[in-house]
Amino acid sequence: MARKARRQAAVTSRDVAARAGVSPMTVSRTLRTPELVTRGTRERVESAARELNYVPDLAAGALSSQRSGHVAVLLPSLRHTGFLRTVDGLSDTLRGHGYHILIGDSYYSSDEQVELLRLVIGRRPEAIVLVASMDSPEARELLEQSGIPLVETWGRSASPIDMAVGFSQRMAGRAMTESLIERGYRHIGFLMGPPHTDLYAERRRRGHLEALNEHGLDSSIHVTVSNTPMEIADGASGVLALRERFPLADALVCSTDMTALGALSECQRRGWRVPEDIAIAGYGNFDFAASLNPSLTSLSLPSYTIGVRTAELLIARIGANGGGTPGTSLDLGFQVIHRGSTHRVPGTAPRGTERRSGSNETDSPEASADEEIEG
Amino acid sequence: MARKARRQAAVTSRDVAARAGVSPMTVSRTLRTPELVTRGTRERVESAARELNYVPDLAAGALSSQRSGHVAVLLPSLRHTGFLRTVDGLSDTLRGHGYHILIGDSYYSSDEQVELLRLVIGRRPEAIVLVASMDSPEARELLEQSGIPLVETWGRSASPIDMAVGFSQRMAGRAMTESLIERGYRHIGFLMGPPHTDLYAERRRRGHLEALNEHGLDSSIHVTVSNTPMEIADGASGVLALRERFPLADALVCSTDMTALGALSECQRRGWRVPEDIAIAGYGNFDFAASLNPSLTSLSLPSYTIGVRTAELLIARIGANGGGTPGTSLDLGFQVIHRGSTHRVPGTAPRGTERRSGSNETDSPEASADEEIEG
DNA sequence: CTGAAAGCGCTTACAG
DNA sequence: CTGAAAGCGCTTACAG
Repeated sequence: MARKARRQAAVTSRDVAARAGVSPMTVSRTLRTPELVTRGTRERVESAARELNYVPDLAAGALSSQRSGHVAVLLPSLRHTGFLRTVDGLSDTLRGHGYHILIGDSYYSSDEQVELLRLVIGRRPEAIVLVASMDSPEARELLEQSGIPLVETWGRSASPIDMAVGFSQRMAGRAMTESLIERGYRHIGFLMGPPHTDLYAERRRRGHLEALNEHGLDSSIHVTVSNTPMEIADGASGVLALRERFPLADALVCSTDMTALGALSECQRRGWRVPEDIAIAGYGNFDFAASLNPSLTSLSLPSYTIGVRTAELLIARIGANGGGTPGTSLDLGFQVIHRGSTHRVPGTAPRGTERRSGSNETDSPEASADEEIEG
Repeated sequence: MARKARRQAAVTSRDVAARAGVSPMTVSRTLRTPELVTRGTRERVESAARELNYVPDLAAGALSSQRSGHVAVLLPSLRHTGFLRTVDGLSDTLRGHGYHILIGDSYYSSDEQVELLRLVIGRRPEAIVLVASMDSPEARELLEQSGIPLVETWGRSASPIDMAVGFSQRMAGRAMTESLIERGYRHIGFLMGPPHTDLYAERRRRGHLEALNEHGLDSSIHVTVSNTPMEIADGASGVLALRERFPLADALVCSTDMTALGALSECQRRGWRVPEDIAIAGYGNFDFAASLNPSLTSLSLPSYTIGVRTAELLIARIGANGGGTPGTSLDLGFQVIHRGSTHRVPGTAPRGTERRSGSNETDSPEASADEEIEG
């Protein structure tokens, strides 16, 4: 018992067949298409399978049927709440159609992208979903060559390999800053990590600058902080740097709700009033945003919906109903949600800002009384 | 092009062999044990493989070698940060030994447990890691019958099926409350969801009650809130209910940092001082705990280490070095981290509380100046 | 150092 | 309604 437990061989369809007194293929048939088998046979096979705790070898099944029955989902990190919600949406929708998903995570460098991709393609998924595209040329070539249906989500790359579902980061950055301008803010800063580590944040910042430039406002208020591990603390040091270097700043857009939280806490510690002394906005509309004090203005993303729509596209494609044609690209929009942390002009009625061109489905349509939503 | 893209057949070792002018098995050999092949052959095979973008079919390989090369990790939900850190620890450690992991998620009901398990066992993993045990008897039987090496983590069940790595929830609950008692709190409440939805919280509450009883303190201060989706808001309503029903309460232990955050924000809104009017403690030592204002006292868990130690156990077992014997059970302990939200008696030197019997490794040993750590 | 044979555990036509 | 044959794409001994 304490010795090396010699790997006990798994029960096979042959074992079940022997016990039920039939051939292995009748076992397969009973389990897959019970309606094609006599009742007596079915019962014998089923009870034999149950007694032996038979679990069919999926690899063998996939090999002979040439259908793996799964969709691979690749994401750079499991740490990102929004990405996980997309996985939920995918999984929930795909499950109902008999597919299950296999998750491949943590690709940051190009090498890791290729390595992960080989592992994933080696399992012959019926489709691949990329959460945040892969930028390595080798990875892209591998994907194209594989001929596996593919959806790139979140990042709407300039040239999607196959299909794409997401929203525009640039428009998101622009919408947030425009709505701050509408509320009367004039010296709006942007806080983010090093541009190359977060391409999405960099795109948002570009939208932010567009908005400022169009209104002829100061676009030099920018704070870059070191990076990730201590994201929240970065928000604290970020707002300190802002107040020191740009005393005129009246608002700060943070690249995530995490850094916004850090900034908010630091303001409280210092006795700076939010939003009176400085307004603060985040991104991602994390769970805690509405519960903070003051509640945090943020950008709500269609995370879950991205998963659902992606799944629908894939089902159409794999099922070959003619849908999900290559080249399809969906823009699901986003929503700016104004809360206490940017409430400069109390009593001001919500006004529409320039809307995203695409759809505007989002995940959190239920806004409480003191929230203003802009799509 | 816009029509159904007929599934293009994948490149096989045969295709590569043909191109390189060798047999398929020489292709296999070149890729797996290049040192057993002449240099010329190797080069021809390698370039043929590269040119064709050959990615070996892992299912076929696993079938014939009877080694799948992967470890399955099952977790109830991807939402739980601590669980994900365990996955990281596992993945980081296993990777170096040539194994990769396959994640199976979202089991809540017994039915889902069995369903997921069949999917997982059907892939013939070389080991299974359960993050939070499965309580369904069918699931347990399936696991036992499969003969696959197994580690149950986090929840140290009374009778582990094979191996176990985790810590005692009961001792954790006890340690937190004892250290509050030492700090002078006398009317300590406990806030959690319905007991059956979070077994771990219920175990912690038991430890909490033990501590109170041993000190002859009031153990009736208890608040149960509805549940999950709105975890943070539950903290807000929870602290309101506490103040209303138990005006004497001077401290509140929340079952997660999320509800503690909600409670903290609500106190701010109401103008109740923390910790002077009411002390608040959480659980899990989430990223934001140290950054809140006041900073949040919490319990730090060995999440990442659980993954690492589990991986080590498995490698020993699978590799058959004689380690990782069945019955092995590791207790990795935890740490109470006191911060501002429970700082009743400033200047009091940290005092040792009853320590966990087992090891006391944790993930966040670096305490800043104003934190007091108790193991 | 390289290859022909056999087989891993299933499923897919095809007979009966 | 059920089964014998062949094969999915690899790898494992075993010859040469």
